[in-house]
Amino acid sequence: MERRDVLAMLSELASLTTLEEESPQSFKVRAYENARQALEGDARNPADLSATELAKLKGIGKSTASKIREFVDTGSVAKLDTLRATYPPSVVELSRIPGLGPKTLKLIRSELGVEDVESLKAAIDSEKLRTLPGLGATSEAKISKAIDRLGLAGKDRRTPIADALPLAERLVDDLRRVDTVVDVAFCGSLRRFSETVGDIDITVAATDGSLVMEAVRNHIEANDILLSGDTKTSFLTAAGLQVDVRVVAPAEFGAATMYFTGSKAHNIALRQRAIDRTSILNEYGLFEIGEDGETGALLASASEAEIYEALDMAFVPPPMREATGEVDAAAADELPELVEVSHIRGDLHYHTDRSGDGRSTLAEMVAEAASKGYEYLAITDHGEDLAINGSNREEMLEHREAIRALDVDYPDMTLLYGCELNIGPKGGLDYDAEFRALFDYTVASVHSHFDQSQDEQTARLVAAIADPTVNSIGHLTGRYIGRRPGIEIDVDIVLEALFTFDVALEINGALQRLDAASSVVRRAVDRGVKLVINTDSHHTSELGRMEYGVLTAQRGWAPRDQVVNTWPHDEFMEWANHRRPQP
DNA sequence: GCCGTTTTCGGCCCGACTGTTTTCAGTCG
Repeated sequence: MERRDVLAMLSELASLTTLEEESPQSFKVRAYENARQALEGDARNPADLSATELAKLKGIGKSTASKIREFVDTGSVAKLDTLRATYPPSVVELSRIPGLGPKTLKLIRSELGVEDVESLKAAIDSEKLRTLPGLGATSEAKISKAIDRLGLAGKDRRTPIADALPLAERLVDDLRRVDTVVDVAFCGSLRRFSETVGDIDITVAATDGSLVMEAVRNHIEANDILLSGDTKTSFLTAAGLQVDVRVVAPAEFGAATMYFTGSKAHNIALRQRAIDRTSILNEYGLFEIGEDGETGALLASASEAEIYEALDMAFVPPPMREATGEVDAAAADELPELVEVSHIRGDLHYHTDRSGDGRSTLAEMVAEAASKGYEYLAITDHGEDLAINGSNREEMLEHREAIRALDVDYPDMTLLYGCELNIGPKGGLDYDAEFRALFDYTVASVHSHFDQSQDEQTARLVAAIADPTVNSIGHLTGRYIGRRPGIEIDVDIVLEALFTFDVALEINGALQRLDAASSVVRRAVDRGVKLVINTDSHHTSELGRMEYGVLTAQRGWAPRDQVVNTWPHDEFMEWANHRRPQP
């Protein structure tokens, strides 16, 4: 039993209970969501915990603890089975239709006998929906339209960050140019750097909101306007991605971005903290509460920093705002000193056109790195086992001479002759041990054989980690977010091996990868595994990915001193060399 | 369903937009 199985069980329990209770605000639903969050914020595998230990976690009580044990011990939960019988998959699918909430769903089931999308379509065609209380012809048409684009824009549809981020940045740039606009920021799960997002949330500070709303409605990307009022417009892009734009007064921008960045659970925790201090927090600011319960004087609103300060807590960086312990830590001023882009002193997974998939020359790539002010740089072109992209021994040795020659031109930056080793199906590596010992630094990665069993994949990685010529493991699972799942591994065993052999775990900044994932990073941080944040650049335009790697690291609570490429040159070199056999 | 130096019972975050309403319910974030 894996932790993700337990988390998935709790998610399903929450969503089916939403239907049962006819409200996503139901306290039971909240309780299941909180329980899930409590487990996410705990490094241990929930399957290894007793009911008593589970109930000790904040947010998990006796009832949910016993359900988790029941699930771990028997593979099912009676309560969940009962809910599944009442809400079969066809009904759950109905609940995914935007605009069709639990109350309406119950109504159409009991009054019209609608049990699936087909029978709902039939009820719409025969104009039966409009006969129900609270529904009319307009609602009927809206739901009909929502069904038509269900595959494109269901409620649980997720978009990979690699698709959403460029679009969000474009929208922000365009809105910045609208008259009376003072500031614009994308918020939501995208700002928290979640690897997939359900929508794009954009907050605009402007003195005239109507101009902004008009600009949004007329934007080239606004394919289908879902709603548009004085302060809020939502639309779908042609690809079916929902974009929500909110406009606020400039003085409220901090409160608004904070509110729309979330997460929902983080916001709830902050609001609770506000209430505990006789104040109220909403998207317009933090306000005093008077004796009479009326909203009183404004305490903070213009910037997020001043609101956190007014709540008497440390500023929480957006990637950490997931209610997995950061609120309590910030209140106690015990947040870790997170790694930041400015701390990075080198890139250690870096290609040139020596690799078949590299597109810039060695000289171009090195010059670009030098412009970042890096102190060291590992050139890690592919080893020979990656048939199309790799280099044989002769080519590698020539490459080494070129790197050594170029190194002379960069007195402030050390160029390392490196390699991206390919981890074979059984954990084998390129060349032989003697030849590999010639490299100054290596990153070993999986590029093929994605369909082996979890045990085989785990063993394969452990074998590579144990090799003394390996400094780091690149893009841990080989996933492409939303497109290819990556290999299945036993994370705990791999982390244990990384720790034991003192090999660094890469956080790959390519948006399609973000691998190791932030959830794995958090566990690695807890286990004391060293981290390295890389761009895996194949072209001079890709060095900016470092920011994405850093945000992923922050999401995993990675402290600066645990990331080896924040270390000063000498300290880093000592670590890089300490287990390498000297040729 | 969870929680507690005011509580083992009575609370539990807050607001925008829409449609079908004459003051509010449902949905969503």
